[in-house]
Parts: sequence; C-alpha cells; structure tokens
Amino acid sequence: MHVMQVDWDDLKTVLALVRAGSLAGAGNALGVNYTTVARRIQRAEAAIGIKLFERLADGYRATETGRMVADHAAAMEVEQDAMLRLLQGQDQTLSGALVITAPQLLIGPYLGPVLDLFSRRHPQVRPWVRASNDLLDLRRREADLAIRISRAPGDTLTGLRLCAQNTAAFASPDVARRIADDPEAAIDWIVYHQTPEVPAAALAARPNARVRMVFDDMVAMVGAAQAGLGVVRMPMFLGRSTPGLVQVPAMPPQPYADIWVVAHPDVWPGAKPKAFRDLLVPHFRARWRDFVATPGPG
Amino acid sequence: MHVMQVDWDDLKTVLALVRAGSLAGAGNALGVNYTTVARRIQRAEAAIGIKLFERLADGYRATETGRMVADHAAAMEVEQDAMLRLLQGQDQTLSGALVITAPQLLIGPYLGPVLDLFSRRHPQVRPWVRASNDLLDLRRREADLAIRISRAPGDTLTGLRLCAQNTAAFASPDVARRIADDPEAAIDWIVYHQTPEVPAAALAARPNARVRMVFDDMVAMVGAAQAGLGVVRMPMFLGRSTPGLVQVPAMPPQPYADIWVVAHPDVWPGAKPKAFRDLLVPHFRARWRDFVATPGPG
DNA sequence: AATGGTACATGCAATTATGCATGTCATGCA
DNA sequence: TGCATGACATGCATAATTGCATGTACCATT
Repeated sequence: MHVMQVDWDDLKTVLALVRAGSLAGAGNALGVNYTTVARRIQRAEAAIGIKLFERLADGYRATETGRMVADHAAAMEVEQDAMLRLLQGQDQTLSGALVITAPQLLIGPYLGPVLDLFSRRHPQVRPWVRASNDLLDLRRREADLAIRISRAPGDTLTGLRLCAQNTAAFASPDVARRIADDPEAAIDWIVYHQTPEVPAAALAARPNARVRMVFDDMVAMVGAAQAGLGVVRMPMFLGRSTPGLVQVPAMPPQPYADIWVVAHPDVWPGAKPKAFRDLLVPHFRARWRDFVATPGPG
Repeated sequence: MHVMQVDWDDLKTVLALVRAGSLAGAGNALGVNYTTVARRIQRAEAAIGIKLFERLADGYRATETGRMVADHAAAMEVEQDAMLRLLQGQDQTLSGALVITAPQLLIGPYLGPVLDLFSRRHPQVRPWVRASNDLLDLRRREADLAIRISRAPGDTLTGLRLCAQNTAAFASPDVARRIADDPEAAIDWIVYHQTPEVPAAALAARPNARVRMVFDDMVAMVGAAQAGLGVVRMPMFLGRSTPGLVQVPAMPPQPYADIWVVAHPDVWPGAKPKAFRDLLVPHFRARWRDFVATPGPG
C-alpha cells in the first residue's frame, strides 16, 4: 500500500457530488456520465480508505469526512477559478466562448441585436447566453459578463453603467379601456412575490386598488398582464417592447435601479469581454429613452 | 469550442514540470512515465490555448503563464496537503504507509531496532524511511514523522524531546595513538563545510591544530576519520557506534542540540505515528547515556 | 395494487490514457 | 572527431477509464 494519493479530479468529483446530492446531478455539473461519477467516488474512497458518502435510496449523502474533503476541494476550486480568471483577462484572442448572463426579459429586445452584431463582427467567438434573474457568481466563473439591474456594480466587480430606468404601470388594452372609462373603478394589481403589496405610488394615484394575484416569475407575470388579468408594474423598456401591453395611468412612472454591465476585475480586460462591451454600451446609450419616462436628459 | 476547463491533474503535472525542469524529473515526482507528462502538458496547453513551456534542448522552461498556472496549482497542492494531513490525523487504522525521516547516521544504530520492533508489532504498517539530513517539509507531507536534531520542535510542529546529546572528538586508533604519544603534535581536523574552522573548544584544549580537510557529507566524513585522515567532531552516539573510531582528547565533549521526534499537528494524533512513537520514545529514553559525555543525569 | 419516475449497481463495448520501443537532437568530454 | 549521456518526439500495443444498456430498488401518485 502506497502513500495516500488522490487524483485531484476525483476530489473535484467529490465536491460536485456533495453539492448535487445525486450521481446524475454531479455528472451534469461535471459533463460526464453518472456512472463515471460513481466510479470516481469509489476510486477516491479506495484511495483514502474511508467512506465519503452514504448510499441512500434517494441519492448519496456525504459523511463528515466527505464534507471535509469537499471543503478542501472547494478551496482548490477557488484557486482554479482565480487562475482561469487571470487567463481570461490576459486572453487577447477573439475566438472561443464568451459567457454572458442577463435577465431573461432583457435579452430578447436589447441583447438580441447586440449578440447578432457581435456574432457577425467576431464570428470566431461563441456567445453562450445564460438567461437568469439570479445573480450568477462571477468569482466562480459562472459567467464572464453580466448585465444586471442594480444601483452599483458590486463591491468586488468592475462595471459600466448602461442607462437609468423607470418602472410604470402596464396592462392589456381591455384593462386599459376599463380604467380609462371609469376613474373610480377598482384596480386589480398583479404583483411580484418579493414585494406582494400594491405599490405605494399606485395607492397615491388610484386608492381603490387591490392585489389580485402574486407571481414568482416575471415572464409569467408579463403573460398574465397580456391575458388581461390585471395591471403590472414593470420596467418601461419591458412594457413598451411587449406586444399587447400599453401603459396605464394606475401609477406614475417611478425611479428604478440602473442597468449595468459588470465583470470580475481579472476578466474585465480580456479581448472578448471588451469587444462585446464595445458594441453593447453604444447600443444602450443610443436607446436610453426606451428605459425612462420622459425624453429629457436622464 | 467550450468554456475553458482544465483537468486538475493536468495542473498538478504543470506544477511538477515547473519544479523539475524536465519531463523525466516531473514523471519521477508524479510516479508516471515521462511521455505521460509530455501528453498532459500538451493537453493543458490545448485546453488553455497558451503555451506554458518553451521546449529547450536541456528541458522544458516555463513561460510566464506557465509559472502563473504553477503558482495556482501550488496553492491547490497546499489544500490537498491540508486535507490529507487531517485524514492522516483521524486515521485510527494500523495499516498502510508511515513515512519517517531521520539523519542517515541516526538510522542504523538507533532507528533500525525500533523499525524492526515496530514492523513485528504492526505487520500491516509499511514504514517508509527517508534518510535525509535536510529538513523535509512536513506541511507538504514529505514525511509523517521526523527525527531531528534541534533545540526545539519548530514553531509549527508538535514534538517530543527524545534525549540530550554532546559532541566529542573521534579518530582512528592510529591517529589516536599519535595524539597520545606526542602531546605537542599538531592535530589535523576534518571539519564540516557549514563550520569550516577548528572548533573553538578544540583550540583551547590543543592549540597546535589545523583544518586539514573540509567535507560536505557527514557519511563521507566519518569514512575519512575511519581511514585515519584526521580528527572529526561528531555526536557521541555516532563516534561510539562506529567501528574503527575511538574518542580522542583533542577536544572535551561539548553541548549539542537535542534529539526530537516531530510531526505536523494534524498528523500527530494518527494511530500509526502514535504507535511508532510508543516504541521510539522508550527506546531512546533507555539509551540516553549513549548520547552524552557522562553517565550522570542529563 | 399498479404505474411512472428517479436513483444506483453492474457487465460489456468503446474510447482514452499510458507505457514501451525507437529514433532524433544537443551537449560535454576524451 | 567520436562517443556517451540526457532530453524530447512519435508510433504502436496495452491498460485503464468511460459510456451505454440492462436490471433492481425505492418512493410518490393514481
């Protein structure tokens, strides 16, 4: 029996399985077959001489030793990510993948044209778009560039402000007509689960209002508005660019967080992220009026 | 082309090659064939898209990027070593390898019997002895236990003092006879390269003395003394246990650093290191007189 | 009780990685 | 100049790893 040695990729596999809880989940994360995950775990356990996981009916559960091993593997992953970020930041080629994340509803009308232009300008670069309303972890390289709605780029990220924005009230034409015909009619609001009340600014404008439905998904919420189920407060770019919605006077336009493009400082100088920003920033700067209530200076 | 992914074992291979400077050296360190090292380096360079090494006639030389990658891989290795130390410290089995390092000349007469007993007591444990006068890096797991000559265990290590010791002057019987026959005769010293002068205590006892030869290897130096080339200051246990050497009055016995057994704190509690200490400590405690000048309390 | 879905275990075939053998090149020494 | 040594490159055979297919088990739902 030799001195204890574990393949580093087996440690990575242990980490993936601790995180995922199942062979299939870990295999997806690693890009290998789930039977490969099972065999690597067996190999790691043989090398270490201790069980790292209990095999349960509904998946693998890490033992205390398994969690300890995963903690160290996570620290190794931090080093790998730091290295890869530096490599990306130094990468002056315009070929290979560029991972961009943005909220789903911002991609179609605004990122779409930029991606189209970018792809024509730089055919060797493959944009990989990760639509997500969650903030992906740029330190862990879940994306290279992120378009975010926030008030600042974030303490650890480098960013550029794309434009300011407002929210306003939008509804289907039928709902809009009913509101216009009867200024005293009750307003049915469809609200987002994170702020499940009638907006304060809306109550000031039209007090006779109630929350009719609460949604936890913005796409579905927009669909509900299109279907005439009520009034939705949404960013003005979204209301204006969604067919079947019109702005209604249920709430005056409100200030909202800005739109930013951000990246990890290590990645920011890379040629690919820079090339994408070179097209993105002018595109947004040319269309800032779409995002705010008045066509004056923002 | 996918998002950049590098096998972690390939990163480990990059680190080994930066350290070794040649494919063969790296292969030795990793326990794989040198052609495997070459292919893993090619694989890593393909995955990253940048050359990590220049191929020179006398080996591989890391580029700046190669060194950066190796730095991160070294940090990953620190994590691996911390994990493995914890695993070893928690290991309550008495099977598998135990790596012990000690100065060459201490092994034969003193560790040999302990190793013999230990191996009989615990046949499932395989001692792996690394004879070295250099201090191996216990944090990097170059050894599990170290027998060292020093004044303290070291800031980051856990240790037990085995015994005190003195040095004295030893020579061949012929040289000893010449010294005894003529108290005014010049003394030829053979000295160690780190302190290449006649010992001050020797000059006080016999001022007519000179450095005849300087050695950088203790084993060779002992051999030179046996061959009658001069007087050597050495630990008393060594002089006493080496055939063909006798103590000579060229220098009174001098205080010298103690002998310790040390380990990394994470590894110290493990069953194997503890079992070895359980035999080692009594063995030395029973023979402390071998190491000092007088048979009184040390 | 039956069914569908999810998860894991295992044997076999395919793919990938590795080691060996051979050849080439550069360098230092006699 | 010739030889020995050390280093790397490459093709081929072998060994190891991986993915696929099949089977079993468990749980939730109907």
